[in-house]
Amino acid sequence: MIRKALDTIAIRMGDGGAASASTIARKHAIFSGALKYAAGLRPLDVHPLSPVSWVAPKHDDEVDRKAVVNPAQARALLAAVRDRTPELVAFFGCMYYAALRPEEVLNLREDEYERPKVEGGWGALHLTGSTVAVGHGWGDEGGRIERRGLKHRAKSATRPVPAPPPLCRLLDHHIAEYKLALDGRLSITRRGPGRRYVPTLGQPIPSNSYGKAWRAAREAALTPAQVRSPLARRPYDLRHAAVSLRPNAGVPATQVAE
DNA sequence: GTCGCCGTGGCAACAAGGAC
DNA sequence: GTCCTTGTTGCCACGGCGAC
Repeated sequence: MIRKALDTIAIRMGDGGAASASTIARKHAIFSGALKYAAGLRPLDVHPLSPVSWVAPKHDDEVDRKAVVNPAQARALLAAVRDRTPELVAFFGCMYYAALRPEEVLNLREDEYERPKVEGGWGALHLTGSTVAVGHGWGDEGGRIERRGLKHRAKSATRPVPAPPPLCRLLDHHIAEYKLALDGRLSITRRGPGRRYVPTLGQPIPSNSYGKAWRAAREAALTPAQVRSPLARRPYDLRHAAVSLRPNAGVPATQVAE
């Protein structure tokens, strides 16, 4: 039965095809954890997986180089976003210019943005947490959103991130142009029925909303061959581009990691 | 002390259907 | 038309542990 279960987690539920190595590994971990919990409660005498030989499939952890945009391509994509969904250009700009994760951009507040000391200079973002969509009933106060600390950091930890001049210009324009959430968050839904501005307490932009805007920008800014390629297929690839650009420009790897 | 493997925890993306 | 909700799949990163 255990072997049948292990075989089952190796296939996709949708089409019966082979699941990716990472998915198999993750499901195996969940399965193992559930059985360990059952063994701890004593319905099971031993952990049923322990006597079964199983080799995790190999998977690589490398970013696909073909997904990484160069600076000119990144600028073209941001310009395409600005033309279609101008309220989202600062959102994507934070990912490219400051290498933020989407959930960090969704949590970014105006008071966490340190403006440049001089005109055209560098500013800084002082990140304090992330905003994650966890599903209705599982979020804060029974909502669908949960506010968490920064990934892989203590709940109260903060992370300073340099904000280059192009990003500061995007943020300055965004703050001047759009209403913010009541707590000062910058990235909230702005389009209700009939494209009217909908004042809200500041619901974060759903992933499929900014995903749709990103696909439209790719169609506009890239060639048909590039659109079919992995190049900047996901917004998160902007973060890969940001982190790749810095070592190429001579910034030490340890500083980039920090 | 270093390195690689592995388990683990968590996030990102996307499609589809429904609500407004 | 836009956003919300849910389910599924893939990606990211850290830490423990053993081999060397």
